[in-house]
Amino acid sequence: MVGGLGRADIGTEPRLAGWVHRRRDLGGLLFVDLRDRSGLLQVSFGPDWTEPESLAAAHELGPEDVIAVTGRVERRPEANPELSTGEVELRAVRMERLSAARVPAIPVYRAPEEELPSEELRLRHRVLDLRRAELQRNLSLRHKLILVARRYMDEQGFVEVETPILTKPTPEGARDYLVPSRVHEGEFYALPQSPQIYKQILMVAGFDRYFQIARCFRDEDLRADRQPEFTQIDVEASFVEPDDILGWMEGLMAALAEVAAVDAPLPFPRMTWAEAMDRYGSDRPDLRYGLPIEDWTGTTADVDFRILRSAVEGGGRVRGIRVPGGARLSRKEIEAVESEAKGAGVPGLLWAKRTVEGTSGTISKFLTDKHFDDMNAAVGDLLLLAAGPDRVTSPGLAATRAAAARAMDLPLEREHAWLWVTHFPLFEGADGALAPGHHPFVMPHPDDLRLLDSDPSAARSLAYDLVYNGTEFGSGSIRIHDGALQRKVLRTLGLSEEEIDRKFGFLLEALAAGAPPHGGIALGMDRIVQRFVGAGSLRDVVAFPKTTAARALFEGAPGPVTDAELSELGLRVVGRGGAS
RNA sequence: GGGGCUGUAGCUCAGUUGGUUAGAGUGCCGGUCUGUCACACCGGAGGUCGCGAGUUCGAGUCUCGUCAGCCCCGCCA
Repeated sequence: MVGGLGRADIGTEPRLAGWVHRRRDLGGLLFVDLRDRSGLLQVSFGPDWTEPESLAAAHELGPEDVIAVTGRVERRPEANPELSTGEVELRAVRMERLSAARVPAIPVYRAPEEELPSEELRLRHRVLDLRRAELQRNLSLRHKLILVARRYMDEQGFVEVETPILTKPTPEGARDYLVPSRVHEGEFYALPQSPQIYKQILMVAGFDRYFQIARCFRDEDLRADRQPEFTQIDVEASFVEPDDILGWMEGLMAALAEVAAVDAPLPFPRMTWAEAMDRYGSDRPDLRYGLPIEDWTGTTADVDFRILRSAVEGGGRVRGIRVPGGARLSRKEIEAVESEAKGAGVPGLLWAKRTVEGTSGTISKFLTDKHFDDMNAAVGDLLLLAAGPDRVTSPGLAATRAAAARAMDLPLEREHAWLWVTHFPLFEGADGALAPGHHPFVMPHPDDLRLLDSDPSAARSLAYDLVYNGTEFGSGSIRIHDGALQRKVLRTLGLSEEEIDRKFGFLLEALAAGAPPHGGIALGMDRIVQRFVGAGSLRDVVAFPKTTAARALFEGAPGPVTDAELSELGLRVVGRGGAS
């Protein structure tokens, strides 16, 4: 490897191989930056030390040719401080071109300040893009993180068990990727959205501490932080309470964070879902900065402003954010914040500035000094208010909070903000059309079991999320291990007994075999790597990612198949496209 | 499924109100050059302006459609 060479190697005569990164041909002398996974090394060619044939061949080299060089490591007349190997160079005696490269479609070398090629070309020519140091670093760190995760889980007594990739289609949740069965014409396997049910069955089978670096598949539309196939650190354990899982995961994250040089002070703070929604408007608040949401319903009870009054009469609240020093924001900047809030669903944002010249803003003339005082607004502060039901104002204020922090260019209180969010609601949606909060196997909170009959949408669960800087790293729960309770939850979700047996019979069958209390979590490996390396997209931490249209541009997947292949599967294409 | 942005030389980009032969940097090819490190200098080649219609005397530029990439909403138990 070339990247480790330094002063200590002066005088040695290694044979080094790699790619031609860049050439500087001075006519008599010729310099080649030799690249391999470890870095760059300058190789110098000259008539005084290079054999004539090799010297001639060196003048013919092009970028990305693969060469092997024998020579002597020497100190350079003048060191290049920008290179880790910059104090030395390899004086080539003999050079052999192992492989010629056609002129690269996109450059591997990039000048400082030069833009990256378009994402489309980077994906199409992935073999070249992957040669860049940034992607090599990302994938190397990913490897190290997975290695550390395996070692940590093993040390904690967990056993890695592989679960099937060809599984049973799941009725709920994301769209399945389906795989036709040749043997059973007209029937299909599904790729797993997660190993959820398998790992629960492993608990019943007595593998009381399971983990897996598991590939998962979901046929849904993509985002910058979403790929159709992704990797989870999947964990499940028996005879545990939430604290056990949270404790293991804190240890795991500390071990991973150390590899990535990220701070992860233990234990992580915790917050209930209700508090997160109330104070930050989000179930994954970014706690790198403050700007919490305040409840000003009482403070503004005597404010005669129609928007506030009608919101409160309708059962809503008046909530808002005090932005210290925010009075320096211009009307235009405040309107930009408001437009973010509107984008998140609130009809509008009210605002008021308190300055030495007095007050201003859409609601200022309705507010007295006492109102400002009661809301702790000092001179120079800005108040941003939203009124209405929490389900509308929470997302709006979460967007407001983020936009205000950005507009103020707020210094971060901490660079790495870890958080557990606990006590998620068991169900989402209104009564009658309930959906699982996480999935249908989550254990209701013991205090709320009676609510399953009376007011299921108010029931909390033993579910928890791990949040880092506003990104959900993983989510888990204690599961239901009692068949009767599991049936009851499924019924509450609107499934008939017949559907329950058909869709979840194999799980209920397993639970009936003597099931231990159990619970676990799944962490999004790709997102963890993405955040740790600061990549803008998941595509930069996956070797061969898909585009937003779920295409693989390099290898060209998906692709058509022949009529013969289809016919063997008992399939016929009826939509556009069709067989080739 | 919906909204937005982008698409011009191998790559990154500029291109005026619709008007002569579509430019720059870099890369590539040829030449000069013995200490460069974004080498320097001289010369050259290189274009289906994503694709298809339309408006117009005339379209890279305007309109419609379509394809691709990216971002967002829906979706992601």
